[in-house]
Amino acid sequence: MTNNLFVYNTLTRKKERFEPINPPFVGLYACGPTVYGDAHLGHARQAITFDVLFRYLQYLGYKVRYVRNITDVGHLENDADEGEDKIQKKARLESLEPMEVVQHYMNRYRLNMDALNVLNPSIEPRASGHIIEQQELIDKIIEAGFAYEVNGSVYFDVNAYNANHPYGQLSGRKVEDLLSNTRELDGQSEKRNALDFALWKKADQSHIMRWSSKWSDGYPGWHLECSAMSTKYLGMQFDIHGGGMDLLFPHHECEIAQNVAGYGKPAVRYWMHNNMITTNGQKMGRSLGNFITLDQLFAGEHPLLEQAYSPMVIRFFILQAHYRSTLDFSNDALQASEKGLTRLLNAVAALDNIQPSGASSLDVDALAEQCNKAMEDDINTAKLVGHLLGGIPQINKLAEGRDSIAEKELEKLKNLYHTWISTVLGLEQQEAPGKTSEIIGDLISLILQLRDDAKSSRDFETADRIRNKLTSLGITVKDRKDGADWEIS
RNA sequence: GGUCGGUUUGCCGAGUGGCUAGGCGCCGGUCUGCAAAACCGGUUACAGCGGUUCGAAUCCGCUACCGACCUCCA
Repeated sequence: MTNNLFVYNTLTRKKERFEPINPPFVGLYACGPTVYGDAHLGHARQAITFDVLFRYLQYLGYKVRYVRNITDVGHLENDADEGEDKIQKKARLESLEPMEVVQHYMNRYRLNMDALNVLNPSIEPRASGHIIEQQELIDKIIEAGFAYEVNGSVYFDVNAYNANHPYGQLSGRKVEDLLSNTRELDGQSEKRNALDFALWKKADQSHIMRWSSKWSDGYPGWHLECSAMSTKYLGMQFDIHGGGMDLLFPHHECEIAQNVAGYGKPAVRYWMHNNMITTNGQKMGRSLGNFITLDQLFAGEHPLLEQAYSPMVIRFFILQAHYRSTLDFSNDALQASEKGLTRLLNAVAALDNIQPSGASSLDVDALAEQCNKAMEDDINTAKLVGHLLGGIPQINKLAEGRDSIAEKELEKLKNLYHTWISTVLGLEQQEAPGKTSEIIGDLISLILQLRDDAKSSRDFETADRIRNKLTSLGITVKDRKDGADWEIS
């Protein structure tokens, strides 16, 4: 299988031709969410970026296994309080089972993803379901001499590793620089080196999520899951690993180190990272508290929002920018996207009304070529969308009969738009159900008001015509003393 | 402080040496009882300074400003 796809590899900082290790199969892994809160716009960007990549690779003919993990271990620790009251502590412990929290936010995440028309990954593994695999990897890393145990916890030995392997390659850092800039944090005393990171942590009394191991009752370090699960489902070496840019260091850096230390070689051929969404130029993030959740966007319920934005508008907004650029959130930008998307989808709908006739003045092949080139150049959806929008005046001309197109060309044109917009970009005509029913209600009220006016002026012919037509549509009109009521049967 | 990236027309946002990106907005037009919508057309910018070049938003240097990562974060 051949392609001209070039992707930007964070590891080499260059665009490289995409050549799968084992065509026609492609292994794709992307870091999913940590499910301790609702997904926000940034999660949408990550998911949509790799959803489009997943779709596009399939469009190119590859058999893709897409693994997107759920992090449900490692971030639920509650390590505040020392001298807490016993009763209060117990209450806290009983208030929520951690897996309840996980289930709750995982369900909500999936609902959000469905709304955004993000396809389900092939496999969606959870860290808590792969404790054994993670422990096995720890064993391997210890055996190889790159980890050590202290008081029931196991740490990765960055110094030992860095002696023969470059630690910091992906994020472009040097161990010396990192060392001189690392803050001294509490609880690092067990580590031999400030850069060392936990592979296994011994759970203290208050820690609820714990598993038994040869080292201690404890829980895995959060970098470990991706190494263990990607290896399990995609093999020791696979094609693409994706995630947000903020995961570059330390998460992905540690992942590489774990793979090399435990399995002897790096797993990933191409590292791809999507950039951040910003608000007023600042990164949107949970810890910064400046994020807008997807549910808030869909409902329009947030102080920063002037209106609700449908999931498809969000999707289109994200696709109008290249995934490696920062994208600034604003109402103006989203409203512009909303109008642009409507224009695009209307044009697609208009395609079906075009009758083929005579010769073609439109060069469909040229447009197809432009679209292909845009995507081949590191998944440039912004450019692709530009080309698709650029073809709209031509489509409108045809739809209005101001131009002609041969049948064969018309089929190509329809196919082109449907393929890119629906299949690859995942943009679908979508109605907001709540809003629609609200409008229908208002609409019927208006019609009944007109009927009342007709009755008042003794124009019973019109009044009956309205009632009969409504009845035939399944809407029963019920005349009452003070106006009319209605019911959908 | 270290490392990396960015600064594009009113707003958003593509673009790596010569060729109109695109969307929104705005202006004009078609249509229309009026308006709106829709459609058509117009709207030529690249932080500053210097350099390379026949030619630079695009390459190089300096300056200014912004951001990301360096700690959990898509």
